Amino acid sequence: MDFKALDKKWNDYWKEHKMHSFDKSETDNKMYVMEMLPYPSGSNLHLGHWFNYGPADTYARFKKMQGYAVFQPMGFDAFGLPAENYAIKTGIHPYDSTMKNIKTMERQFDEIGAMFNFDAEVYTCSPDYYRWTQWLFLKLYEKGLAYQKKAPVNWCSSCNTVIANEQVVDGACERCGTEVVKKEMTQWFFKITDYAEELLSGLEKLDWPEKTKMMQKNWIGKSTGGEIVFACENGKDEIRVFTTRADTVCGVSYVVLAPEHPLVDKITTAKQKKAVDDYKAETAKSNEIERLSSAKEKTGVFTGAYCINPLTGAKIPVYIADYCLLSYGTGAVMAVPAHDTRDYDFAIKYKLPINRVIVPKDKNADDSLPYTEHGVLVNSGKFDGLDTKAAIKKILSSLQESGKGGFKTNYRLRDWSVSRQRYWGAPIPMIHCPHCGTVPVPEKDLPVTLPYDVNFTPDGSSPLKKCEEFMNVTCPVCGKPARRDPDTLDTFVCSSWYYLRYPDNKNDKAAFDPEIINKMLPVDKYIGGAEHACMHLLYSRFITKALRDMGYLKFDEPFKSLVHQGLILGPDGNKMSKSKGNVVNPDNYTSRYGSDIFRLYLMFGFAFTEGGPWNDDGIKAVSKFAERVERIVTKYAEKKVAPCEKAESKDDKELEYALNYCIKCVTADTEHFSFNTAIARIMELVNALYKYDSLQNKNDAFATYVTATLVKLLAPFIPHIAEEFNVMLGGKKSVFLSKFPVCDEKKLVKAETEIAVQINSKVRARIVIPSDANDKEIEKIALSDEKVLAALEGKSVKKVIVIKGRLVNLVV
RNA sequence: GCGGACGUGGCGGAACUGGCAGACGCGCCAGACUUAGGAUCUGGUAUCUUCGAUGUGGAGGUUCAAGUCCUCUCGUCCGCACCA
Repeated sequence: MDFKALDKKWNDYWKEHKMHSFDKSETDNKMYVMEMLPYPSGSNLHLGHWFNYGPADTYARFKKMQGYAVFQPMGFDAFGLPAENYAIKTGIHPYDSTMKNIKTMERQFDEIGAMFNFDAEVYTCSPDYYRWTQWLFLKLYEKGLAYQKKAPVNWCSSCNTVIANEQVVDGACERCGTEVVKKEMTQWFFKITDYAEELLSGLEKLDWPEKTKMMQKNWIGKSTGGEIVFACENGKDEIRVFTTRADTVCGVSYVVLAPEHPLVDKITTAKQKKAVDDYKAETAKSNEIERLSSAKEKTGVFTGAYCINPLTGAKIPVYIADYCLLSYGTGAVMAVPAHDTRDYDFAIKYKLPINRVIVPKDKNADDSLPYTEHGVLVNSGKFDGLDTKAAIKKILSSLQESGKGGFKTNYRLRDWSVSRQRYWGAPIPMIHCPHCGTVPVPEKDLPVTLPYDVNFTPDGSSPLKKCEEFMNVTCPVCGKPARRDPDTLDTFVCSSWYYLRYPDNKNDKAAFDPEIINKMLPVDKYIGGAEHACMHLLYSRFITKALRDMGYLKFDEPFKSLVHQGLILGPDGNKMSKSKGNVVNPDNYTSRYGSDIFRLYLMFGFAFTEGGPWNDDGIKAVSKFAERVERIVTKYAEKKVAPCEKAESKDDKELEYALNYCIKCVTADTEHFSFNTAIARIMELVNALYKYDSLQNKNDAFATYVTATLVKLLAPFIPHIAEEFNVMLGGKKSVFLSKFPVCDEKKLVKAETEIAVQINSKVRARIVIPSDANDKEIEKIALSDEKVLAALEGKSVKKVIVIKGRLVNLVV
């Protein structure tokens, strides 16, 4: 049979019979299966798309056959830099190239043969979508969760735009690899930090990969400690520091401010001014990568100013040093060289006193400096003798009483910067009025349409600024001339809420109808790459919680259960890339074997969550397997015997057992995305069926029944082929309208079981026992076995361990 | 530096709460059917000095029993990285 030819035939059938649409009356029984939506890049669907969408669709089809009303939508994350960069290179407008790519990819999605519900499709670049992205911005603004501030931001000089912290990888732009520089700019931010605690605590109840949860946890970076106030000697200013080791406060030798700290200029003495300014200039010049390198020698400069240790009253010099970061904590550190490696290095270099205040609890422990472990306080006045934990509590509460500090929790997470100085994105719906200041665009005026004719050649400022028709607007408050915000939104804003739009994608009155959304959400199974752990997956959680607090949503988390597919590497073990020339094109295989065989191979040849280097050794084998199934299906189809599920003979019963065991395993394995083992179990069933088929006394009616059941088991894995097999066997309607086989546990109970007999944990014999035998009986059978008796000769059994259904261990 | 994951035949990869290591498949070997076989079917295939011993990166440990748990160690991958 030409498997390839089946692709179109059954795709057409499914479309004609609207097999993939969702019946809205079935929300009680819904199963929202969603894959991360693709970016419409120019080329064909690549292997990564197939590996994500093929197996995920198998899961969706499996769920459909189990009786769920499956909602599996698809869309396009269509705004973004690549289209714009492509436009700059070729002159083709991003809108035109994007729409063309979308059409191509939509066609290609047909090839996968996935049950995508295209009625629910969204394009994030279409005005009827980004209108609501802008609405979301306005809502966040209303709630004080979107705000503007002038701050040092990450600037990519190649992309000519600001990027978020999450998009900076090793000091370089996540997208193009260009080194990121800090630039002081006025930008819009989303206050994701308001949700730091809930984003952290909410992780616990999520059915997500542990690794991903850990990454978010580390990214949020909660650290509990305290804030301590060091009053400046000038009597006016004060330096607040964050510390997790308040117990070491009596050992502070100096205080460090980040060079950019606003207090620096205020407190620096005339004598030190030049040195401080020089150092600041140098720091500003040095790039992020150098500065963040912990291997770098510690440097810094004395400001000439002193502050007072709130606990001891000691006079303490104030330094600036680039190892202190403005962006973390308060941008100031109390330095305790005796108990911190960095402070120690610095103190040695600048000959500052090193005051030990902690000694190890265990007298034999290594107590050399710097001693960074917890311990017992010394040289700390009334706190001497307390251990670290108790001392932190006592010292912070005592500081709290005197108003010089207190308990404080700090998060590493920073607010999400969303302004982009690029063209191809959703315009920020804000207006800057010379009289009224920053004014939101009224909701009724949405969308703020992205103009088509814009000169988007990058020059470091927002392209929209050059478009006068866009920029000039009347202020909605005072009616006088005003200017629009020229920036566009980070595309991650667009993708942070798309799952809310799918189920109600045609709504032109609202982003979504809460009544529908609260029934359809959360997403039951979300499948996509792990690279989004601290970006899309974190942003979406934040947006969901924010909308919940505004009263729109009744759930706390958007994605109840998450699975990451692994990465398929090039045959050389490297990440596929055009420059390495190791890109594998799925078309080479689909054109030869058809879509199902390719999908089946992807699922059988790789562990779904692992991926691995590409290797097509097995694809022929998988194709042969399908042909093997075809032969047996053909055979029993031609016999035209009515199927009968009654197993009579011993051989029937054996096949029946194999069938039910297979059903049980395939059900469980598919449920947790272990497709390779599920397929292995089906192969075993096929082998068992062939064996049965070769018997003299086989029962054709029973074999026909098993064959038909086999086709149902295979349906989610090879949907087009299974439809054809189903027809061959006399099926009148789509196989996906039939129920996925259910294991009959009773059929898995065998009268007899073979178990192993171990002597001193070494297998010495196998015995057959009645399945319902108790421990005593099993022991008796084991001890009467010839082989066992032979091996036991001259030894006495000291202990007998019986493990139900598995083995007996005789300890001699 | 910190955190996490992983390490199993010639290869891809199995092994549920500790319970017969190597499922399934590739490759290889043999047989059958064939004019033929790169088709199909059947059987075999961890290693070894083939009696029964050894085997899950290495070294210890816990246990009647360890791929699985603990300690140390080597290697690979990933995440974070002067986080105070």
